[in-house]
Order: sequence, then structure tokens, then C-alpha cells
Amino acid sequence: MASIKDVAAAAGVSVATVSRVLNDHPSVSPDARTRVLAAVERLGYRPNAVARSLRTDQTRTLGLVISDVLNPYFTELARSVEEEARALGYSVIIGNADERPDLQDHHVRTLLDRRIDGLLVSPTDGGSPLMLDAARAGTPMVFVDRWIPGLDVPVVRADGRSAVRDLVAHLHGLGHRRLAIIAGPAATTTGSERVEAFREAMAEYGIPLPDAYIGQGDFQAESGRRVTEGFLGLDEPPEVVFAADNLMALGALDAVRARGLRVPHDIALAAFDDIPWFVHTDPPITAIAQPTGELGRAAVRALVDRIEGRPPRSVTLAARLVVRRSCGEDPNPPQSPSPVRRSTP
Amino acid sequence: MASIKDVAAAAGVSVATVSRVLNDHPSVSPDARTRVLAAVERLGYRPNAVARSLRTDQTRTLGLVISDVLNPYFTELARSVEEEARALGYSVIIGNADERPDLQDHHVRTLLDRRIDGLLVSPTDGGSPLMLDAARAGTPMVFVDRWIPGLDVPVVRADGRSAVRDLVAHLHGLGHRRLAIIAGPAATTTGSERVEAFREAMAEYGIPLPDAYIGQGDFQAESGRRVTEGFLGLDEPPEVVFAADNLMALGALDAVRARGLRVPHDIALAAFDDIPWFVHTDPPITAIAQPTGELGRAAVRALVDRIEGRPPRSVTLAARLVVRRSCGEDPNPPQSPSPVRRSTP
DNA sequence: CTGAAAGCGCTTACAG
DNA sequence: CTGAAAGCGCTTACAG
Repeated sequence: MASIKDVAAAAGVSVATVSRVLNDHPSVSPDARTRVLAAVERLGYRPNAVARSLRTDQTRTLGLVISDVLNPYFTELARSVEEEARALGYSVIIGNADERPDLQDHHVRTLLDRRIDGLLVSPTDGGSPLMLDAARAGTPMVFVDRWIPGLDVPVVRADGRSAVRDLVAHLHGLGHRRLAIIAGPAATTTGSERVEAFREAMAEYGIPLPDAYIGQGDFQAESGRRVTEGFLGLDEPPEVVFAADNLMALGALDAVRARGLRVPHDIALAAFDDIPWFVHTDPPITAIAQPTGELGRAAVRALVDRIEGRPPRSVTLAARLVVRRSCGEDPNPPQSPSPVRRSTP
Repeated sequence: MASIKDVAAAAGVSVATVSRVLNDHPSVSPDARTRVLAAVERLGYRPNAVARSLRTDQTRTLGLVISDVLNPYFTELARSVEEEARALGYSVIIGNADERPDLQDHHVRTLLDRRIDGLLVSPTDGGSPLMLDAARAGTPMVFVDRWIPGLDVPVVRADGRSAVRDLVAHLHGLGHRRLAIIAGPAATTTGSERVEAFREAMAEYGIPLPDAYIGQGDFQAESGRRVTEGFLGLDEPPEVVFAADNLMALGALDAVRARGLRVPHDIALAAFDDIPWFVHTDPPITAIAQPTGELGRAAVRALVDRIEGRPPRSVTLAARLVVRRSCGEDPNPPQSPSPVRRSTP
């Protein structure tokens, strides 16, 4: 590939002048500029970003380490992150941890080695020494969705507490009393917080959350399946299963179907995280929706603020309950009878 | 951050020696090695990949430009690509074109500027000058899923022809004669091929595919919605809509539901690309499944072969039809009555 | 086995 | 406005 030297030679100027033209430095004569631009065009020259990064000590790249790309929530998050980053002149490199701390570590290490300007992470666990060291060493970092307490790192996330309270009110109103949850890993904030929010909301109605109704999942479909099978095998199975993310809800659906049971007739189902498919599942699934796009954008802005020397802000946005039919009789029946609605028994 | 110089000073050796132990060069004394490793440990030294890349002229990075990250098919593809790349010692940077040629170009350019070792692309269109030039200039490149004819670039893809024939046989067997398709952009191979395969299979049954039954979509949900509305507004609407990808199927479902109609009672639906949610939609959707993971892995192997000087091979794998209930009466009823099955009218 | 030195492709004070 | 030169952090022939 043509290098800056080739361009300089072709334009009859020094490499310094070529560099100035390329970087829009003001002190370049119109004539020199024209010749350089012509040479660039003729040679099809493209600056080597690797060399530039080495010299300037900045890569204009953000690292994003997410827990699971296959989870539509994170895919959407990644998309909004890339979009906002691009608008601000940054690229993003995504590392998929697949809910595995070792993989997360691998990606953090690779990203750090590549000298990304800043790191956006949704931690899979409590944080490895590598990540903690990086944070303490001053690597610009922002947590999205999940975070690690005790670190001076801004957090951008959704607070689901009030939406969970709305969900429990909805379930209680439908007459459900035996409520179970498929939790995420206790090592993640979203893993423990969602259980706590659920327990607290239930307490307001005087309903306990027995251990047998807390299933330990890992945010992936297979665990939702396994936990749900366990629930269904109980002497007194729960009336409702609340999956702490959409993939575990998918697993739960698989398990219910495998047993030959129906939602919500035999067991009700609700999920944290809303996705477009929930409108079309059988039945449509009641879910707690996060403002995913806004979270991604806010996270990027916080990180770029930090990188560029401005004080970054933590952001907490509200999640909201979207009621559909997976927990029982539609509580908001349409005014006029619609042919879409199924005649429920 | 500590540099190789710091390590050299701390270990009392030259930077050359440090470099040698870091790269497992054989000629290093055990003593030197020990001291270097200790210094590395003590300083928390991590080699600067940017500097190494500049020097060695290789980044050990693959670029992957996909048409739409929000499409579960591509997400899964991206995941398998990253997995295989990691196994072979490469990282991957994903660029999401969002089905927009301008964005695709942006990512190709950025990736090239970063001097990735090779490029995996699923082109959104017929290819911009930039991409064509890069291919002709010898940038290691492999097409996945979609490709651009006339270029000496290996292609890794699935052949859906026989699965589409199976689908048409299935539809014909169900008594359907008015079959419509929501096509992808004609500029993409998968956009045009799927229509052709559909048309040819229909011809075998003496069924024509009129223009009115070919809707022009762009592989994204909104276009599926729009096209389906058009079909439903026809004097003689089709009995079946075949969406050329899963997102347009989602849009089609939205449109059908908005009209207060039901699948398959009022109109049948099938999709290219199978996803886990299709098992749980109302009704479960008949789809053509690609061996996505295998495609991603094969594409990476071909690209790495090319990069490392081995002859790369094009690969074509077969797709297969997965019959569910969205086209009408289940043609393979279970032997014993199952409580899962709905009593269809 | 080891080190001094060149060089990868840039950017940027410095001097003119 | 322009260029020569230093230097970013590495790797790797070359000489010893």
C-alpha cells in the first residue's frame, strides 16, 4: 500500500506537509494542498491508522464487552453504542463474553493490548483482577447495565424496581400468589437486584418468596429450561414464573411446552427485557422493557466525556412494565371486540 | 503504561532480549528469561499491540462486515465467526452496515485503515468501488452468505434451492396455489436467488409467480410489514406469504395481526432463516434453516487460509426446511394426541 | 545467547 | 508556509 512517503514524493513536498494537509492543519499553502490531495487521489492513499495511533497515543476506538451477543437486549445495546460512538468519531470493538468470566477476561485483555481509548463493560461477574486493576489504573471505563460496586466508575443502567413493583401488582390483581423467579448469577448486579426487587414488591402484598421458588439461572436459555423443569416438578409448583431475562424466558417456554402445558392456562410467565418477538409468541409475553437505545447512547457519552477530560455522569433510567397476555386474562381488554383476540376459556 | 524499555531496564537486559522472551524465541538464556518474566510480572507489563502491528505489518485481526446485527441470523453468524477466529488466534472487529451501502462503505474503509489482516463480508449491495478495489488489490477477502459475482473472492454460503423446493411441495400439498414472496434487495444475491428458487420450484407445479406477488423488501422488519399490507389489500390476496428473511417475517406477522387476521387460517406464512423464537410464535413458523454456525466457521477458515498463504476454498452448504404450523394443518401429526396441539378448526 | 541499530508510518515541536 | 528530525513501542537481521 502507498505510504505517506509515496504521497510526499508524488506531490513534491515533505511528509510533514502531507500530514498537515491530511489533518487539516491551517498553515498549508493552497498550492501544496492541491498537489497533495491530487497525489492522494491518484495513489489511492489511505492513512495507516496503526501508525497514527502509535504516534498520537490514541486509537479513537472504544471497547465494548458484553455478556452475550445472542441476547437481543445486548445486540440492541451494541447497536446503539456503535451508532453514538460513530457520531462522535469513534469506532467500537465488541467482545462477547458469553456469560463466561474467562472469556470476559480474554476480551478485556485483548482490548487493553490494542490500546482502546476507553472501555464499556457489562460485567459477567464481580470483576477479575485484570479489570479491577485497569479501572484503578485510570483506564477510562463505564459500566452499562450491570456494574461492579466499590469502583470509581460511572454506571449507566435502568432501574427496574418500580416496573417490578408494577408487575407484582399485576400478578396479584390476577389472583396469583405463588410467584417464582428464574434469577441471573448472584455475582452480577442485575442477577441479584431483580430478585431483591421482586422479593420486596411481593413483601408489600404479604407474599413470601421461598427459596424453592428462586431458581438459579445464568441468563442463558438452557438454564431457564432447567430451572422451569424444576419448578414444574415441585409438589406445589408456582403459578407464575418470572424470568430475569428474555433468553431464560425462552427456555422456560421450551420447558412448559415440553411438558405439554400451556401459558398462561397452566402457568403464567413474565420476563425482564422486552423484545419484538414477545408480541408474537403464544401467548404474547408480559415483559419489563428497558430504554435500551438510550442506555447505549448515554453510556457512550459518559465514556467519551471521561476520555476527553470532561466529568462523566452516571445515569439511571426507568424501565417500564408492558402487559400482554402471558400472565392471564388481559386486564385492559380493548373497547370493541377485536378478531385478533382468542376466545379464552 | 510500562513499555518494553521499562521492562528491559528493570530486568537489566536489552529490549531485544525482552522481545525475544515475549515471543518465545529459542535463543534466550534461562537466567535472562526468568529476570524478564519477573520484571513483566512486577510492572504489570502488557505489550502494545499497536506498535507490534506497525512493526510486523500484521494485526491478527479480521474484519467482519455484516448487513444487520439486529438480525438474529447475522448475530449468530458473527458469534461463530468470532469463536473460530479466536481459536485460530485472531480477533474480529464487526462492522454493522444496517443494510445501508453508505454504512457498509464506512466500515470497510475504517477496517482497511486499521489494516486488518482480512475481510469477511456479506455485501449489502453490488459492491462499492472501494470494496471492489480492495478485492482486486489483493486484500484477503471472503464473502459469507451474500456475495458479489465476477470477483475472485471465495464464497461461503448456503444453497437454499432444494429447501425452497421442499417448501413449495409442502405448500402445494396443503392446497395452496397463490404464493407470494417478500424479496430482499435485488442488488444482493440472497435477494434475487431466493425469488428465483421460489419461482422455479413453483414452475415445477405449473404455478406462475405474478409480479403482484413479488414484494420488494429490504430484509428489515418494516419492509415486511409494508409489503404484506400491500398483499392483503390486493383484490385477490395470496394464500401464502414467504418472507425471504426472519425480520421481514416478523413485519409480516405484525401486518397480519394489525388487520385482525390470523396465521395460517387467513393467510399462511413461511420464512427463510430459522430462529429459536419461531418455535414459540403463534403459530410456530415454518422456516428454512441455514447451518449458520458452520458457515461462520468455514468462512473464517477460508479467510485465514488465504491470509496465511494456503489456497482458500469456497464452500456451499445445504439449507433445510423445518415444517411447523404456519402454513396450515400439520402434515406430520404426532402418533399420540398431545395436549400441546391446539384443536384446529 | 546478547545488544546496538534500523525501521514500520505516522505527527509535531522546532527552526527557518 | 515548509522541512528535517525526533520519537511513539515494538521486532529482527546483523555482528559479536
